[in-house]
Amino acid sequence: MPTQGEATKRQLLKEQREAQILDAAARVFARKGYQRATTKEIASEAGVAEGTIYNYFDSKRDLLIAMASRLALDSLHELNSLPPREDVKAYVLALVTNRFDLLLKNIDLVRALMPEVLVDDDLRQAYMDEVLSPAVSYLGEYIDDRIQAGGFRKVKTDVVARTMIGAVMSFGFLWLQERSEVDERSHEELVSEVAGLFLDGLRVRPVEENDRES
Amino acid sequence: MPTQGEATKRQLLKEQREAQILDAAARVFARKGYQRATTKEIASEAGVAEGTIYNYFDSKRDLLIAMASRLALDSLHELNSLPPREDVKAYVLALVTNRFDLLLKNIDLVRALMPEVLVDDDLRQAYMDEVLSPAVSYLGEYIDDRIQAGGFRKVKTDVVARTMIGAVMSFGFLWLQERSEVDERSHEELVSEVAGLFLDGLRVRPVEENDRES
Amino acid sequence: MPTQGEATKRQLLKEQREAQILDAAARVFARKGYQRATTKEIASEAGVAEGTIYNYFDSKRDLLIAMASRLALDSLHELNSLPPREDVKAYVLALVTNRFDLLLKNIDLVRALMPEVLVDDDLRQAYMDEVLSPAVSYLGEYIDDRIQAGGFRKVKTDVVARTMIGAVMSFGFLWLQERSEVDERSHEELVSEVAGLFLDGLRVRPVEENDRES
Amino acid sequence: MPTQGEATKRQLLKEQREAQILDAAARVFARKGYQRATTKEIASEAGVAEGTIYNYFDSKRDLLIAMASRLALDSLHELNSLPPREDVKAYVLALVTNRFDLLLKNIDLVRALMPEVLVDDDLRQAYMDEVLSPAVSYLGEYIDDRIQAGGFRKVKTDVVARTMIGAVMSFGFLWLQERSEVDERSHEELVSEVAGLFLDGLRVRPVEENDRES
DNA sequence: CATGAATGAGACTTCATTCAT
DNA sequence: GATGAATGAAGTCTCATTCAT
Repeated sequence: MPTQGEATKRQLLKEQREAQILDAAARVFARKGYQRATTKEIASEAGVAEGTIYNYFDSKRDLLIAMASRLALDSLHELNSLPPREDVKAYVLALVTNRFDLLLKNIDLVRALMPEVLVDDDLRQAYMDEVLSPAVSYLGEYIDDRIQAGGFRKVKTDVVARTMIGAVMSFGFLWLQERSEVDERSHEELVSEVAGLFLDGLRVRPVEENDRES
Repeated sequence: MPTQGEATKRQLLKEQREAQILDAAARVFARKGYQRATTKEIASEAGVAEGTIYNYFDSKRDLLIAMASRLALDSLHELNSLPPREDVKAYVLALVTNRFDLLLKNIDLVRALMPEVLVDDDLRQAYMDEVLSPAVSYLGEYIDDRIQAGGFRKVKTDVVARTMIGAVMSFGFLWLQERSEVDERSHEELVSEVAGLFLDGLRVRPVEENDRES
Repeated sequence: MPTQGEATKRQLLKEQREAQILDAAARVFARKGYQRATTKEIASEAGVAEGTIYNYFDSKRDLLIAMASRLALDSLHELNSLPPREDVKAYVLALVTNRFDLLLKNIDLVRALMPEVLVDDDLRQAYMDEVLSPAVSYLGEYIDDRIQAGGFRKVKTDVVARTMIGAVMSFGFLWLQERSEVDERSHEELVSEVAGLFLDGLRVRPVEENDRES
Repeated sequence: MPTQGEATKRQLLKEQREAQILDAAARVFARKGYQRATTKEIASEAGVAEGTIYNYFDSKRDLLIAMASRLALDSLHELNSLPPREDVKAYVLALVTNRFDLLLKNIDLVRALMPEVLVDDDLRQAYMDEVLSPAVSYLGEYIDDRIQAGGFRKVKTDVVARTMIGAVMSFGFLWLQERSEVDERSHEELVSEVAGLFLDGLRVRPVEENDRES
């Protein structure tokens, strides 16, 4: 009869194993894409036998689902670490930085998930519901806030939120090729430039402010 | 011995067949994704035998490459149909509309290509070189133009160009799910809203224009 | 464009191939049982590649289904070749012989099917509906006939029909072990003995005929 | 050092465990068939860990062998509970009832064993030697007895014995499908009908009794 | 040129058995 | 003795590509 301590230890080992396999899968998926990745390679990368994978996950596909959940959790977690919203400029900068960091930190996961998200209906729905929508909502609420406080123009909140997030994400796409290209300096510059675009747009002094907003 | 006329006719037939197969492949890839699409289904969709595909293309993969070229050509062709650049607001509006239209018109192609572009190095390189970079260059040049003409703030041209294109493209991602959701009215609103964001940003009258641009 | 003759030839080839694969499968199933038989071995026995099997059958299981249909057809076909029913003794002899022959001729098929029929609900249903029930009906009708003609006692037709068929089939079970044991002489003796049992039973002169049939 | 009492208790526990596992295996085999049954499911059904099975049995196959022995024992045991042989009619009725009851009582075991018996040489040999042959011998001896006492016609004892047993067993096959169908009344009717067939055959008064038995 | 049957490598998954705890 | 995680061989099935007709 196992003592409670032993049970806990065993539970811990199981969780470690699960993470070990999931990490390996993420790396292999990132290298090869989901379809081209083989369970054999994942097993070898994780240092376990092929059959062991199936003691922790129901199928190859299940590995992908588990990854999406991980990303969703991390995305929310990161949003909650943002600074207070008083200083608009600082806040938008932090926001952009935040999303860039999330992207960079999870670039392997993203690389693994994106292709399948594009092709698989269930997975896309899950991604939209659990990752994209919460982020759009969060950003949308902030923009609304600022509009009512008089700091932002009366834009269509949801469209703008989506545009901003999309803009940031599209850099992830760029980084898929050569991450090395993105060094520290350019990364900060990038963030400030993108934040600047969102805050002030391209135009010098939009004189006829009132002619917009039908 | 075939006359020149016959040779031309034969050439024409060949091109028709090629297009017929490529169209079928695009539809199947869009439905199933590249990996899950089978040559059997493509053949059936094209109304030819499986072997016939291999008289026109070297491999399944070759079909994908041919599609990327098609998209590249169309992308450039569309850019060339833009109106003159005098009116900044109208022009940016046209630009955004232009990219949106390209995306919508080729949504099947995009859906087929994106996943593989994310995973396949050669294909990604081709896509970047032939589709993305030309578009970024084109937009970058225009922004440079306007900066020198004093209409735009001194932004980092390439970063901003890429951000704008990425923002537009990310809507394609959204449309992968339910295109029906995007009706005419909202589509125009969308374009104007996105164009507005790029031109004027979020902030109400950035009074201290000179405090930016470190 | 294939001529009609070519189309027919091709069709013929396809049917030959199908039979070739099915025969091979029957032999392997008979040797190993369905579960232990591998598609690899079936392919090798049929002299084709493993994949070829799947050009003709949807699954390994489909091979079994096809076999059951074959047996059903053959069973009916054999019943139709029975002699006229006038001479009761000759007829029952022919009947028993007929079923024995069917069994012997298809002993491989039976050996392949029986185990799965015992275990698989769908297959069992199919076997009952298409092989057993028709045979029971056929025999039952004959017995009814004879009862009304006054030649047979008033037995419960269905029970007796099933008992007779079961008795015959159970010899198949015996033959699964060593068919060699069953030589010509003993086979004929067997048939006449079994037929005799069914016709006259074990008892010497059942004097009190009327005390049965409650 | 364990005392003798402890050793006995230990022995008892061991046998209980063994039976517990064997019962579970019988149930699972009956549900799924031997091949499709998994040791995991057997363990779960028995309420032990998978590895524990291997402390009591050498292999999954060993479970099956143990079951065959059980059935053999039960078969003999049942035969020994038959009434005295004076009244022929009553005795044959009892005999048929006896075999039917054995079959019904062990229907799960039979369902588990039959498929494998058909396919596995060793198991079939064991089944024939330990279950079938003893029953055939027993019945054969009785028939011989009656023939010499003048009550039965001079039939070929072994053939008839086998036919009778086979006829009864074939009903087991029928019951594999829906046991519910077989209620008490029909069961008794069945027994009497089958016994009647064996005793008196189909024919009304076989007048020319002496023309048989060449 | 068109056809489509044949190929066979390789994918995912299952599961009886072992063994360290 | 009991446990159950790990193993890895083996199985079924898919599908891009070839080639004889």
